Amino acid sequence: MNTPRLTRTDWINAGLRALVEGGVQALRVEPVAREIGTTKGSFYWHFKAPADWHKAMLDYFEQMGFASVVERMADLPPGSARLRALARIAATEGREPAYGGAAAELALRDWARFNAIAADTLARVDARREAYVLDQMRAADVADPERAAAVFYAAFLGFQAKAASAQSVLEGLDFLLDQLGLGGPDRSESK
Amino acid sequence: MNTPRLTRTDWINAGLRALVEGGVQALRVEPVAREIGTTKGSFYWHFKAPADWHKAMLDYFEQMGFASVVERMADLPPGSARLRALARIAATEGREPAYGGAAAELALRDWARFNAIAADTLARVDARREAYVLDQMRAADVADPERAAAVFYAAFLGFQAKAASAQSVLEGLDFLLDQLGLGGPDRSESK
DNA sequence: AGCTGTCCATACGGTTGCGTATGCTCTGGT
DNA sequence: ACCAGAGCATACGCAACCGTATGGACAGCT
Repeated sequence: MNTPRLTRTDWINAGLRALVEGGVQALRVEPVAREIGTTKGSFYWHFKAPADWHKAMLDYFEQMGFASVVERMADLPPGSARLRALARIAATEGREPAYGGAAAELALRDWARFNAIAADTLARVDARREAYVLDQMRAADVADPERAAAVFYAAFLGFQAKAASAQSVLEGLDFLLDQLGLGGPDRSESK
Repeated sequence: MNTPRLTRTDWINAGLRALVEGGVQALRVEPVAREIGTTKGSFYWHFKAPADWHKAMLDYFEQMGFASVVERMADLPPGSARLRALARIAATEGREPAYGGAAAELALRDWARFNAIAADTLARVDARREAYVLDQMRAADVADPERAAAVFYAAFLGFQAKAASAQSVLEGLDFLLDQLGLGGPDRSESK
């Protein structure tokens, strides 16, 4: 249970945890070092400077923030089935997926307000996600798929921003999909 | 044009500006003092501690964040007219209203993640706004007004979170209102 | 003109974080 | 058993901010 020697990945995970639990202001070398039971001597071995560390964290987030969700829906047919599944994932992902979930996203989104690299990363993630949603809207044959996708994704972000309960997120997004005229292939499961 | 002597209000405004421009980490006494051309000697005269200052800022935000918007729609009939007006305000409010607008809201929302008082303040503002939207949804006779209000407000927050353009916010929210079956009394104006 | 209280500048000690430099301590290879 | 180097602890100088303490400046009253 003890890990005397650390890796870059350990520092990346610890950084994301710090970001979630304390915000941008907690992303400091020495406090995080204390947290993981080491000193900054280790940090400056693995990273040239804090900026390197930040970049590595953002790269990790960029992978997790898109691919990991999309992969889980590969076996569902495009269209309304995937949109309903997205609604359920959005509702339940609040806590602790690999990269930190909704809490991490909020932290990242705040970080992006004053860090150009973080902003670019988030913009790419947002764009890819919205494009994916748009594909599903088109596959589901909704009218005006662009705006439908924009509103769906905005609603997702909004529920995330106010830390709504899983229940209300699911109800809200499902209601929105209903209003868009989508069939509810998974409603039976959502008891 | 010089204001040798300052008031609490000067400090509150400067604090909100710092929050918008630099985030929570910029909410420091000495840097803000420098910004407004004074020293912390002034600060500790007007406030017992930074926490006092923060509380005062939050109180100010709480007033601006709700009343100031609602007042502007007093002369519109309840229902769809007000919802359409809200969409326009949401789209254009991005920059510099009295209390800082969307940028200030994002800053506040992040602050609230680690500050219980800020969290309570924001929760109250969200609740009041959503209740107001709900009233309009009921007046507009939409089916399932609760969920409609939740989705509308979530979409508003989401567009705000990703700093969408005024154009896309307006289109998105108007589209949502269309889908809810609302008439568009103001569409003629939105060229 | 003098007094008083409001408002602020300045100085001080303490804490926390940064970045670098230096050397110790294990581990794996032979 | 030994050595080399990867990985880390520690120490140092520097800078920023906090909170307090103290005294000066200026306005309004008398």
